[in-house]
Amino acid sequence: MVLSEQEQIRRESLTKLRELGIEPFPAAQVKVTHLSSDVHAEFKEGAEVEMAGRIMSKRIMGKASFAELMDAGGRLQLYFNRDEICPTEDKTLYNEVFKKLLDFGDFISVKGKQFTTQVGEQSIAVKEFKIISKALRPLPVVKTDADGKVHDAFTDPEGRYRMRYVDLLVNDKVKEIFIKRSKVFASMRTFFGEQGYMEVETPILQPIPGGAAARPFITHHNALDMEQYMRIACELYLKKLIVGGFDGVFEFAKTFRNEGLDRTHNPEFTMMEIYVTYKDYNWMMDFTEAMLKRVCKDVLNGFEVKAGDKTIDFSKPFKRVSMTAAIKEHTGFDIKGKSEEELAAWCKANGIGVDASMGRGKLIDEIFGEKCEPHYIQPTFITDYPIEMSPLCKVHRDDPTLTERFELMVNGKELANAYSELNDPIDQRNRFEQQAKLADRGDDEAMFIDQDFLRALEYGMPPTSGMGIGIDRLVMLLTGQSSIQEVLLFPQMRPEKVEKKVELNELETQVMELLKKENPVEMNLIKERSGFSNKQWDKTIKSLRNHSLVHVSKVGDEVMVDLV
RNA sequence: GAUUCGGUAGCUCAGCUGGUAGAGCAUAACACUUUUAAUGUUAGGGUCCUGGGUUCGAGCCCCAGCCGGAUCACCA
Repeated sequence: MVLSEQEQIRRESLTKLRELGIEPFPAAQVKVTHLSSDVHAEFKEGAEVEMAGRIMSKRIMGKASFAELMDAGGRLQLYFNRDEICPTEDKTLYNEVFKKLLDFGDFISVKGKQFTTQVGEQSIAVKEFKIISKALRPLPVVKTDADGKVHDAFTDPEGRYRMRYVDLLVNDKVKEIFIKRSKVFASMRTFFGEQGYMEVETPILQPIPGGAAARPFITHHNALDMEQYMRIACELYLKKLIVGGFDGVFEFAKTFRNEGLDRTHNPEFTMMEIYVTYKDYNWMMDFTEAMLKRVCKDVLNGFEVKAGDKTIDFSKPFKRVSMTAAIKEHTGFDIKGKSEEELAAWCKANGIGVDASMGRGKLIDEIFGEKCEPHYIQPTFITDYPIEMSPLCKVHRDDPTLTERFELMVNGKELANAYSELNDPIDQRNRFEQQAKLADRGDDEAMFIDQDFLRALEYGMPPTSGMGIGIDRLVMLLTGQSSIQEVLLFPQMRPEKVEKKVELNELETQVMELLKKENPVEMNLIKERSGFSNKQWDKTIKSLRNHSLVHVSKVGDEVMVDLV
């Protein structure tokens, strides 16, 4: 492994510390009485504190120094005075350990007193300090000036996503996103808990990937010698629990779909699904609205969210528009009673691409997606979807071509999806069979028939409404992020290149063979013997030097090559 | 998958028509007892993403590839 200059120096510091009898990775637990946030919140001049954290900067001014300590509560300034740290004649702890061997990124524990500096900054006057863990790699140095402007920020997206630990350390705002994400979960859990609904876990490895239309990841179970699928939804399992007698169940479900990656898609993402008995989709609209208002209050302590140049307001009642009305409003076209042919003709006339495989439902969905969806910036429930699009949803009570389904649109995108759940087992079987026909026609996303789910329905499922919400998208919205990678701690990335092998390539091997015969040798001579082009020679000899296999030196006018 | 932009020091980024690789911060050394993007002086640090090619000569031009970003397409 080739170490950079700074890494080598840090390893040397490690050795020097041990030579001084200081273990840089001590085992004992560390007493912490205050976080930096505690000190800032309830500052008390002269009060004793014991703290621990990472050194994020040092400003040395001879016999006194300032350093910045970062802990879970934020950052706090430390003041080190040589004669306070080293009351005796031996000043090693300050002069060597603090000034030289303590690096940016190291963890220390400190004992000291709160005080205010001349410039008025709340600080800790350190009496004792101890190195409790050493950082062998230098962190990116990010500085914030007096105006709060950040300099030399660690911004490279690839580096930030691959090394989120570094990103979190040096980019303070990144941490806030994930704190909010965590609060979203907490808020929803509390809200559901208050209604008496129960959190459950259902299988991630499934014999049949049901509940949605998506391409699954396939894996293999050795002991059972069978294919297993990573779940694409948890819908069917949750409904089986409703059959089993629970009144309300929900799951925060890591879900997997074997599809492309982009700004809004990651192969693994998080959905929350909830099912409540004796309710319909009208109730679920009220519930979803209340839930989101609660989440906004808990997470943002407010109801407004910025998305680009738009402001989304969650405080007002969410509008409810049927899909038919939405299309009529934005296109003037009334889809009610129109045949597949009429719809297709309208699409062609209005610049929407159609193909022969599209049925009535798909055509309507296209029209909505193209012409209407982007208009719904403020939270809006779009209701009553065509039946072909919703094989798990109950038929609309007033119109057999529609279903009792809604999607919640925010910022022109779908945020949540809900049904009055289909609980008629015979209807459900027919719908699955329709899907199977689609699959036969080559639709690789049509749903599988889950016989066990049908059996469960045959035992009887009460009227139930269910809702699913994409947590990642919700967090994006609440934190103003336009990329899903910014709200996932470890977004999917292609693997990094493995470190270059030390093996020699063909050209390098040839040169090594020549050198073994005659050593040392004049460079031009061996270059001639090799028969390499200038460039080949240059690359080869440089590479060998980098591997410390040969040594090149100038003796008088001759350049000599020497095996090391 | 397509288009496009990018990959140079630990970090952020420059780089001339193709002619010895640069800055700031970081690092090292010295000075400095209330600084805060601390300061002053000095020094070291490079696989210019990889592999080919053109050329007397490539960080720069050409070809192929790898990784990433953005946009588009696909995707309940």
